[in-house]
Amino acid sequence: MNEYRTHTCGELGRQNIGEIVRIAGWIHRKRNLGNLCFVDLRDHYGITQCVFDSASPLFEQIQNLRVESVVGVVGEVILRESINQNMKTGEIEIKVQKLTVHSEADMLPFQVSFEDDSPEELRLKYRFLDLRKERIHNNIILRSKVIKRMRELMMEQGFTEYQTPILTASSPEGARDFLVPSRINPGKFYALPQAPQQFKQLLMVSGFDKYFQIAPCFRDEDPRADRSPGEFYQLDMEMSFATQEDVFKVIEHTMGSVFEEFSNGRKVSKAPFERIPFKEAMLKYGSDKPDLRNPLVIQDATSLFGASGFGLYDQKVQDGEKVRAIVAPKAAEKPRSFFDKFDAFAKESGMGGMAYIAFCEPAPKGLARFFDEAKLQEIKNFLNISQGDAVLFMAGKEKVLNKFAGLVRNKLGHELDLFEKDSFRICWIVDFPFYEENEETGAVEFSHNPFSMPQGGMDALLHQNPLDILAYQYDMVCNGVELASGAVRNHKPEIMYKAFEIAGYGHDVVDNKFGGMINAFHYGAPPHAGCAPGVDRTVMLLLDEPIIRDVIIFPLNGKAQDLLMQAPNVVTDEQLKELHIKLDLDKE
RNA sequence: GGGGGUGUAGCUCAGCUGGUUAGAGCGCCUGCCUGUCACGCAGGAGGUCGCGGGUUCGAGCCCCGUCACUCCCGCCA
Repeated sequence: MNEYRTHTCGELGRQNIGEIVRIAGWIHRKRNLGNLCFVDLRDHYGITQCVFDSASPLFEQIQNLRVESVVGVVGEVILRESINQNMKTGEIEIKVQKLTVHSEADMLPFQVSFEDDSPEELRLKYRFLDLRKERIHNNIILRSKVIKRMRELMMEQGFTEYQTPILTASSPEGARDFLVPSRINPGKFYALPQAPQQFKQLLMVSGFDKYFQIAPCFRDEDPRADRSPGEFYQLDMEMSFATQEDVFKVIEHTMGSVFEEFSNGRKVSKAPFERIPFKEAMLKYGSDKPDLRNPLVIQDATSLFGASGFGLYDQKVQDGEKVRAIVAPKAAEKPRSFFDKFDAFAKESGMGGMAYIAFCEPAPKGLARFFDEAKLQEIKNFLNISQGDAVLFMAGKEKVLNKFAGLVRNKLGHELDLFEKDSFRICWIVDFPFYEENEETGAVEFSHNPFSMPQGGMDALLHQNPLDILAYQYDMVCNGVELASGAVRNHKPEIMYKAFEIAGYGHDVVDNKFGGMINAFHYGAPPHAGCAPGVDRTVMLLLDEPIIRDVIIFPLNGKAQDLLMQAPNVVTDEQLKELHIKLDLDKE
């Protein structure tokens, strides 16, 4: 190839024996046997063993080099005396004739040649070392392959990639914006896009028909294990003259193929993915991002109570509260402590407690003592319980109860080890409510973003109870992770104004907040719809990585700091002056 | 903004009920070793027990405060 190398560290084999080759890389490990020294040389492509003999003048030189130093070697490819079956290049080694030291390594803050569980703070400070590790290195490579495939699949379906601005206006997405002061416009700020939302809609108005972009998005919110601090990437897409189903088809093909191709033998839901209305999801799974690997389902057991004989629940139901039930298959023989644990969990979670019936032999246990034979049979039939099953009951106000039942469903699924292994269960959550009630003020608010089209259009806004209106708004969920979100957009100004009016905002607010877009809608806007799957989360799921930062090359830490580059940082007074900015820091 | 967890050698961690000189593995340094592949063997260096205060005859351990990191809630499509 060139003066540094004729081959990489991952390609030499039996077929190269006898050749004089030149390779270069990092010293991965050294094994010094006294009169013989083995050096594993590593680069991006693999590892090749090099041998130094004590007769060689290079012997002392190699011994003095620490691991992770970068060297080049020239030597003959020879057959190994003892072959290593576990290595791709394990049949050969290089008998080194010449050694060039490109760069010596100091003592390392942590080991590169194996996983050593060093704290993230250290790993991020020395991210360049961390990225040399096999696992992280491979994560990043897979990420790149996934993105390449996403691009191909979108282009194959007639989509074109367009770049939208990074310096833009603060937008009403809901999250906090990252702001950038403008030097040329004193006192004014750009915002980094939380998503290219308005731009992609403007592209539709501009007639581009099918847009996509691997788009960086910025949100100034606190991170989580599955939420990258500060910035993340989305496969952002939008299409004109399209329905919800059209968007589903495109995304099902793209994401379905990506999961299929990179699943590594794991099972993947087949398109079309199951569509679950929001309301049904909240009841059956207690969540709008259900993990369908868990076979347990929450049932509405409210109608069983009211005059059942179990006074506590009867009273609650009479007061308008609801009862939920989860059937735990074959759990009747679980010890008392098993059910007590859930009762304790309920109390911890601020729910009153949790009741159960275990349908075991010779007689059912738990709540059963409140009921006669007929009532027990009614419960079994209504909830579809088999002899040998147990059922958990919980009661409360609907919204809180749903959420709690979701937690119980999750916990119970894990306790009973019911989760399907090695599979990706993907579904769409559809028919999100357009508005929701603010629990404190009682006011009507947008429940997702205000760009989506209300189902029923203007007619619905005019004649339906706002809280009953559904939106053409959908999420894609995989294994309990929200993977994508999208909507059929509202492209009609009059419906937009009306929608905002119901939420308590006047024309001026709409014009102010997204004047650019609403103005465009007055000059001929096509109906359009779109979606935006998260790239980082997709890669995270495929790699089964619990921490999103491990699929990002240079992630910020939990405090949104870059420990390697030391961002954010203080700037000079000159810089601030130029930007017309005076700091007013709290002195506490 | 709130709650939980963690903090002991360069790294991972142990350290009993508060009691002599704070330990192990990896790494580092020195020596021995010609077929290793997480090489092996012997020896050595390396510690403000996060920081500050308190209780005590005595604190790595108990108490108070504080800082850092991390997870969760809030927030966030």
